[in-house]
Amino acid sequence: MPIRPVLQQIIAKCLLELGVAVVPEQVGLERPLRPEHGDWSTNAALVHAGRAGLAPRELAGRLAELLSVARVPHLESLEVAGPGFVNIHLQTNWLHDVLRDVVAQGEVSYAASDAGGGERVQIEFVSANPTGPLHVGNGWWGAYGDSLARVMQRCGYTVLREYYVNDTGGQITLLGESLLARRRGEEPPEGGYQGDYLAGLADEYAGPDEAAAAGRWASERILSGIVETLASISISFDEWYSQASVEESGAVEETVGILRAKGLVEEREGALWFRSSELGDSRDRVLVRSGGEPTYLGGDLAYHRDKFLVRGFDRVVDIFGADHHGQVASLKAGVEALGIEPERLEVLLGQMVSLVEGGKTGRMSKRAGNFVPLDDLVADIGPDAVRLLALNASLDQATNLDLDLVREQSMENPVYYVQYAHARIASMERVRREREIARIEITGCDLGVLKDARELDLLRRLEEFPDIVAEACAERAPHKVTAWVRRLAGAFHGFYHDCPVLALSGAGDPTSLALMQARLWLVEGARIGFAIALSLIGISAPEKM
RNA sequence: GCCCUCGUAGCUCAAUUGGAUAGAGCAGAUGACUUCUAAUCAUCAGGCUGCAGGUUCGAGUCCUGCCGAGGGCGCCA
Repeated sequence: MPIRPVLQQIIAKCLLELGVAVVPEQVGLERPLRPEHGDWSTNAALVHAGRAGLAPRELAGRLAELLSVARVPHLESLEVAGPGFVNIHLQTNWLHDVLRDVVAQGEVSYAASDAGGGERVQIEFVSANPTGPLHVGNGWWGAYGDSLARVMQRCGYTVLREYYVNDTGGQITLLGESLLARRRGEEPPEGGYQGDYLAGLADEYAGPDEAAAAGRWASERILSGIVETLASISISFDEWYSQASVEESGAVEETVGILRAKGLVEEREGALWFRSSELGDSRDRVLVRSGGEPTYLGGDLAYHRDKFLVRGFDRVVDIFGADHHGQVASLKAGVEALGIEPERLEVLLGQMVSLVEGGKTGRMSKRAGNFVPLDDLVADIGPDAVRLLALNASLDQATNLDLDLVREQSMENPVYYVQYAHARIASMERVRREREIARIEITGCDLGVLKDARELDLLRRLEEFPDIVAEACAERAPHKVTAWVRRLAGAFHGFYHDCPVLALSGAGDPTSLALMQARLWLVEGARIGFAIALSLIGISAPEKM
């Protein structure tokens, strides 16, 4: 049983006695950064001083008095500090309970929750046009989306990962024209695709000399390459949804019909317009061109109608690059117009990833062919390093990736720091078996002997993990798991260095044996933490390095 | 011009969504392997959180205005 909700409940009850009504979940309770501020600290007195009609420090004093007789588990001491914090110091055995909890729940259940309550969520990400190989930016947001899916699954959501395949429209025709030009040994048309990847495809293409067919053929080939690239960094999709299929199904007409019935569509200069400016968009948008072809927005609205109203997702998360932020307002307006509560659609924007090479920063363009393929980066530094790098920063952070530096530092990459910790644990386990050292049941193990600062630090990291995962989920911020696992690795390496387990001196005497057993379980607890976190961020957990 | 996002150590990024003295890694300096993996550990150095106001017990975080960077403003996607 985690201690946080227990403390929150007790504090809420004490506040009630002081004339302040709060729900336990809203009691401010945090783990202070500085150890002298205690194991836990509440700012409740600061927040509620006004309502209680008392000065913050006075309210804090009364709160502390009540808490001292409120049967706080493992309570060591209380103090009022600073402007009115109540700091709670616990006896170290509260952390030993944590270890029992970690081991009891194990890899399957520790740091899992049912916060999502089975809500059906669709996460759409990558969705890069199949007109060329994925570039590094696609990999960045791809890793983010994939890890978000894993985190949300662990928090009780039913998640479906989807890639929207833009397999129709002018760009596919343009791709076909570029391919045919290549085959004839000519320059691609104005604004066409220049990348080298087209050369190989042009040699292979044996179909008719018709742009649409050639484009469709090429985009299928390119898409299967994209599937492989994604698989190389452990990203897979449950669904590849074709834009062409949306348009061919008549869904666009149906969607337009709904909007028309609401009086939000009108004809202007031969095209059909969506009066989105009435719903917060900066201007109106065309849904169907004068030539009868739907615009991207027309297809996209039909697609989102399909997500919510046909397939019935409770919630949809779209992860776009920041260069698509211009379409967010129209999409939101459209979704609202279709009668879907706008909060059910979350659009996350990934800031741009710019690459620096040879001291020069460059913008990637698929058409100009000067982008850096994700495949190249994976080949250079390996899939685990790519994922960790991508999941190191928040989506909001525009990243500057210096390729020279990344290659140079690939052996210094933090991924090895984390994986090495896991490998060390695996190695200890091998030695333990070799020496035929049995691990006794944890129920019969005296964990009270874990008193070293290193041991307690490791326990603290494990204790906070469930909250980290819950936060990463609620804030759609899987990079928090990365930050945590790096901290766990730091705590583990420190422990490993200072606290021998199988190499304890004085082997044989009862004190050492008891300590070894307790440390074996601590190591097992750490292993569980690494295994869960590494799988959430999609990085392998090596047994040997 | 209008709109969106961002600005934190030399570099790449964090920071418990408003908490107490802003933290890691890399790069730099110095030290530690006869033990379970040194891909590790320890110590030092590094900051007016772009600038100026405001809100309050308290601001890197919220509000306003500048400055700077990126992105968007198509019957492209």
